[in-house]
Amino acid sequence: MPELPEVEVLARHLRPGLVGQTIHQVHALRSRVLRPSTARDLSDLLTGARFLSLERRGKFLLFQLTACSGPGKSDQIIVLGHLGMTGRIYLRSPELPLPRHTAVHLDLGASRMVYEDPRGFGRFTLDLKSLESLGPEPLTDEFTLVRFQADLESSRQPIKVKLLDQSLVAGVGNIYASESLFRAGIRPIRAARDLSHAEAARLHQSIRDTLQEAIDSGSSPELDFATQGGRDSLFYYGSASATQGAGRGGERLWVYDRADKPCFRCNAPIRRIVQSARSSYFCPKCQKR
DNA sequence: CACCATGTTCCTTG
DNA sequence: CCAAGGAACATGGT
Repeated sequence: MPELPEVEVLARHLRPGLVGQTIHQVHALRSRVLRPSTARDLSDLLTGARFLSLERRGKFLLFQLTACSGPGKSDQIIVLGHLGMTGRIYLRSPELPLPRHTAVHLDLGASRMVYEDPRGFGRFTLDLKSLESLGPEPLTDEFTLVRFQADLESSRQPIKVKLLDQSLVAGVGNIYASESLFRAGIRPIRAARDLSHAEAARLHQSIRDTLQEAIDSGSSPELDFATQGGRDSLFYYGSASATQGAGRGGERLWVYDRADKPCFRCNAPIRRIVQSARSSYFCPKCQKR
């Protein structure tokens, strides 16, 4: 599920059902996702704790809790969540069976928070170190053009690869990197430092627009994060409820995963290339250079 | 069987 | 110390 827009929509979705809830019991079934915390750490700190808030930072979720550690005393706890490639989090009835790859689940009394993750690349941990190296939040004014340009100027990497660097800007992943470059009309193979100031400015804006639109289109329909079985058709392989864009017939993405299919803007076949062992997609006509 | 997959971290190499 | 590249992690879909 996981790039910034999906995590943002998930946070909004979970917040009402989570804030104010007390954790009765912690079940950490897959210790890998806890690293470097342990099941004991989690259980000791979280049992009896109450959710205060849920925030997002880049692709991370920050679960803020208070533990009542004695009379008049209360400790602030932050659990850092990350969905990796295949993680999902949702609230559901404790009556329902747990999915095969449940990594962690929390007993909240009337409901249960489930974190499932088949590949186990995600995180549910007390260790906040990962946040330290995160760059600016793209949808706030923390994400300045000046810093963005300076960071691009000091990099020889292809711009598509650089966009995946979470210290440049937090939350852009493989899908929205390609989408942002399409919107800005820039080829993924260009060296970051070779972009003109005008191109960097266009890209800076297109990142913001691309992410914001994805959030908006993910927020409008009634979401069902707990759907079992099939994949999350929610964002990436947009359902019928997606934005009806100009000739896009309900699809949300302009280029990602559309190799050899006609560009929605100019009809030229979309190309797929591999950069740093990951797929990039672009339109050779709309992204001349 | 082969290849591909929304991500991060760790280890090398220069 | 830094930038960059690649492997590793683990499972499922096509």
